[in-house]
Amino acid sequence: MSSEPSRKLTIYDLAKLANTSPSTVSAVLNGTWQRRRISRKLAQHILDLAEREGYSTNMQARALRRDRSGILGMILPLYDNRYFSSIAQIFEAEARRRGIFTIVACTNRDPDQEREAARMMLAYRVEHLICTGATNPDAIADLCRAAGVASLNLDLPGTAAPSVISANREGARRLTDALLDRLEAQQIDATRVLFIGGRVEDHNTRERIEGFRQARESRGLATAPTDVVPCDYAAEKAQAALEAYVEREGRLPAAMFVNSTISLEGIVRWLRLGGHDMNEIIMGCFDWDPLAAAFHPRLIMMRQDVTTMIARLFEWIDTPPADPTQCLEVMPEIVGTPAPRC
Amino acid sequence: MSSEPSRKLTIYDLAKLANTSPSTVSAVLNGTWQRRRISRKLAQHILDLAEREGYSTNMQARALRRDRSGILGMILPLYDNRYFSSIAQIFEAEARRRGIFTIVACTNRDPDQEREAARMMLAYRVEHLICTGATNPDAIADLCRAAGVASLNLDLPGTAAPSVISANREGARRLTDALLDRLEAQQIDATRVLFIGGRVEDHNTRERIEGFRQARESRGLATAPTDVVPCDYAAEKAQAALEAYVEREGRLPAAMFVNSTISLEGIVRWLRLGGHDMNEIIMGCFDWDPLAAAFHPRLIMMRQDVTTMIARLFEWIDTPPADPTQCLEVMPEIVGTPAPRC
DNA sequence: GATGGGTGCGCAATCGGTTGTGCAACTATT
DNA sequence: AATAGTTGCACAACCGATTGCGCACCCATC
Repeated sequence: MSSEPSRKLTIYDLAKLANTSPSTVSAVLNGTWQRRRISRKLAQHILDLAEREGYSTNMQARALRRDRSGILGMILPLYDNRYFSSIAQIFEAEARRRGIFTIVACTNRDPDQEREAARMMLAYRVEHLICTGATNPDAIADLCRAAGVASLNLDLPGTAAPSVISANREGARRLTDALLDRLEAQQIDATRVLFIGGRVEDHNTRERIEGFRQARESRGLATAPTDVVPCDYAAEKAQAALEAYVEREGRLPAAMFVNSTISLEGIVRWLRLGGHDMNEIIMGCFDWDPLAAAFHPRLIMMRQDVTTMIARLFEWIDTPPADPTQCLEVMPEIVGTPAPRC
Repeated sequence: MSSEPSRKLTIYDLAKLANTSPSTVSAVLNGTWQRRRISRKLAQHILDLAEREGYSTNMQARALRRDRSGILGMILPLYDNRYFSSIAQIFEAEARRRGIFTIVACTNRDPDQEREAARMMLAYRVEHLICTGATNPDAIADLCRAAGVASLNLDLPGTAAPSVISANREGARRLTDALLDRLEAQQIDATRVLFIGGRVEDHNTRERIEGFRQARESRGLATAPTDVVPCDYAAEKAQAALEAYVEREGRLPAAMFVNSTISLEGIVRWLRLGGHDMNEIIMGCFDWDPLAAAFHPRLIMMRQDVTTMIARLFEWIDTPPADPTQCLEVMPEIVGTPAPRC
């Protein structure tokens, strides 16, 4: 309201305006005035003044003095799929609800960028660092420990900090079961089922492969090495891998376990380009995307329970787990599997 | 490397270790040592020491003293579509390239959340605030001006700060042209073409409607009020709106201009549920999604040129435009329109 | 009238950097 | 040998908040 202030207003300015001291203004503005026995009248006066003059606390100064920044940091591989983008959104919303500020950085699945981002966040003195889907979570946990900052892993587990992840093995087992149920309902031979996408270096992929194997085994089905193709996540890689499989086998797999929506993109493109109908093949995807669901209603998807994962995360932010290497698994939910009909 | 430091290392600690003064350490660590005529030998010694002890500059203290935080803020409606998520990613990448730190907040297309996020960012003393797709960009521009912080609009224009947006009208014209070309090639009557999705309060939607209208008019086609249904972006709204249209008209439109991928989701779902084939109807979408492209190769999409938009944005961050209300339009690109064949 | 307890507020140190200024010590010049 | 210029660094005052401590004043009590 007041005319263009050349410099930003400080508590010293307010103190002058209110004819009182900076320490009093500070106490009023940060809510400790009752404890410091400031009269309600003066407090109200200062609050009105601050409001009218458009005062805004300098968080840098506060953070410096308090030795607490009020900032939570998160590093993330990417924003561009529904899983990671909902992690970012829900994380931010929950932090906002608690009056905490968040900083999120994308690191493109690159260990160097992960380290660099972590270093920056530590320089800004984040109070916790959430390490999501990191290629090398332990390296970051070490950086954090050296800086005296608590860190937590999300999506991919580490050994140096507590982790919240999806129940990948059990989820994969259920997804595979759903695929096999479909095959059975349609009386199709369940031999040629392909697991495609992901990285073997990646804990989640390994667990999902194991779940896939177990689900098949418990129905007496063997899993050949050629049935499992962790060709990385990229759409092009998945596309090429599927092409190679079909060339070798001479025909499409009867069903496919696709390890992410990004791999799904390559698979679908290849099928389309080859003039295939989506319903020629039974598909499951370990990840969820509503657009994909709209285009292909018979696609079975595992939706990871991001809301619960973030909730658990915040519980650990509030009270660190007793065991600092604990790994908590959150069950994902299967979606898009209408009762199997012939 | 050194054993668990109970407190974080400061320049005072390093000064003691190196037997020199804090000001010297500071100069060395922030790169001004040559100007301050610190000997190369001492500088190197201090740098080695800092490296070995794992020193990290306290950015809060630096920001306080320098009165510059080194932070760029951005508010964003959502992360969960490819357009906005790529804005976040490219913005962050470009800022990182310049050694600038970024803070992004999602505000869910809610004016209150937008204001609150802007206030927080100003409290953290961001140096610029980028206001993306804001429902009320001018309110935020006002907050920023009062705080002496430069603000810029992205995606949706405002009148109180410079804006970078897509060339919505011309883009819509081209997309509509592509639809009409397809109709012509397939010798289908071009009367029943539906524009669906978006909000009339929204500048971009209004411009796109105008582009749609102009493209039709230049081919001698009239646009009836019922041909334009800005039913909001949500998938459910689009789904319901399409259903209403079909009920009224007694059949599907021959072609559709879908105003966003989120609306597309509802459209596709409704068509699928109704047992329609995607190729019964010619569709264009003003936004781009690779998964949608994979599922529906004949879908025509406008891909907004986020890279260029962000580049322009940073040019204005470097050197503010002469006219503070300037609005720059960046041409989007049409993708997925293979040469029309019968 | 001295003592005790509560009320209401200000003083000054502090957080960890940054930066204008000053001042020894040394080298070159006349 | 006196003067001038350079080199290399340290002093100390900030930036804007927070917070332990102290002090004046008022009222009640013995």
